[in-house]
Amino acid sequence: MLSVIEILADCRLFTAVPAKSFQRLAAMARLAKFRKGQMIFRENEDCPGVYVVGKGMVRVFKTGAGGKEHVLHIVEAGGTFAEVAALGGFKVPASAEAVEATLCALLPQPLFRKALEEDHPLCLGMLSGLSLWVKHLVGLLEDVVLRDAAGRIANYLLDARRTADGAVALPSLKRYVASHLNLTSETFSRTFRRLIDAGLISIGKKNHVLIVAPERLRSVAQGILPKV
Amino acid sequence: MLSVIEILADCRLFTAVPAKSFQRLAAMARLAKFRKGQMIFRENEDCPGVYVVGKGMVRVFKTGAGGKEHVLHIVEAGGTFAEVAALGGFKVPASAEAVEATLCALLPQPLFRKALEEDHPLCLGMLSGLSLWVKHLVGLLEDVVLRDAAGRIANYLLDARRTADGAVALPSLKRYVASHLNLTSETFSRTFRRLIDAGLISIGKKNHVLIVAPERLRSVAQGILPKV
DNA sequence: CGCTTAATTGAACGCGATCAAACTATGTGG
DNA sequence: CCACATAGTTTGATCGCGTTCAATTAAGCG
Repeated sequence: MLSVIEILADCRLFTAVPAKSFQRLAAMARLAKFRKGQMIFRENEDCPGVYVVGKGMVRVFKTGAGGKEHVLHIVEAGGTFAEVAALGGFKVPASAEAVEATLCALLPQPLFRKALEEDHPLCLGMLSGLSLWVKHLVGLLEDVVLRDAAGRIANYLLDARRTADGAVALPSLKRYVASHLNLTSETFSRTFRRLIDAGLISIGKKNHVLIVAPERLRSVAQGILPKV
Repeated sequence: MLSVIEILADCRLFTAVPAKSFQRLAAMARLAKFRKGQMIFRENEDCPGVYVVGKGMVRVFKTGAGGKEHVLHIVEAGGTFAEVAALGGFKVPASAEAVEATLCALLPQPLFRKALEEDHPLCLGMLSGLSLWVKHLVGLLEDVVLRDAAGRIANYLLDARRTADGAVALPSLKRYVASHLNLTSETFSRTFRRLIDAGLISIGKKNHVLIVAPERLRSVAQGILPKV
């Protein structure tokens, strides 16, 4: 099983944090384990601290009127969530649920804040980490607002992390991807098929997607629809 | 005319910054003046630094395929923009334009970064400032994704800063508000009228909007449509 | 005033949502 | 091992909100 040190070491948000500060973080961290489908916290609860995912997958989502959900973020190993609420000291603005069996390191809110107040390099590291997160959010907004369904899927595929063989591995459930892109699974499925039929991508084993024509896919992401 | 000190003192982002750090910021700042309609910077340019608005109004927007624009933020006196790019050290992710004659204080990027590296309280203050900005962005996302046109307008009015007499002053051009809410000005106009006809709000002089029925408006923001 | 730019109103269209049904995959117990 | 159950995906048909196109009215500003 992973230790807190291994989990934190693999976390992007802390890459800029020097060794000494890192040890302090490792010392305060405790492990948190979640079953598949388990809720980690709900919107408007007090923030327990910063969660760092070591293994598994977490979806962070907002719930709107009539129970409609929107996935803000799908967090995998190396990612963090609830950092913003922990930093700002407010209630968590969204809910989090373990999509698979998940292991996290939790940096408890009060200790973490104390560390920030005393540790300047840590503070700096968090600042650049946060600014990356803002960049990501602006990208998300851009997606929802300026792109159509095909454009969003194309952009998602181009931005996604690739496996060793250059394919994109979709999260276990496509519906979560769809929600992340603010699409219904129906529209996602249909549009996905259009991209396959147009020869821009192809589907392999186990939800692995091959990008056949990257340039054409890129033009789709910029708003040029593929013919037929 | 406003001095840099007056501008910075009135800025929310720096409220948590102690006096000593504040003076350092004031010392590095220079004034930047923009005519109505003048571009301040364009997407993907190098970040000049942190802009603090002292007077006037700036719209920060993204441009998508086909020239479609989306207003990320309307910045008035006391607000800042380009902070994120300045912190993270990357290119500005959006364009900025002075909507009216505008006076800003500019904290030049290299000096500002240096100050951050040396000044821990400043760093802390910026962290909580940034986390507020993230909160705002998540709110925007929530808006676009989970609310319909009426809900977005209602929510916007409820969240907006009030004048002394409790009214909401819309930015000079309604189209910018519309774009901010990801609506066309046509839809904005129509939906606005529906809210007036339903007796939830009323229009005063000079783009001032009175909120007549706050509770009912709040329920609209939560997705309950006003009858007829 | 007349000229320009913004806001409003009307009519028709289209993208993506919704409802519904068939199909597929993955288990589970007899 | 197969019948059945459960959950997810795909495909089809229809609907509605917001967009788009077009025309009119209102507002700024020389």
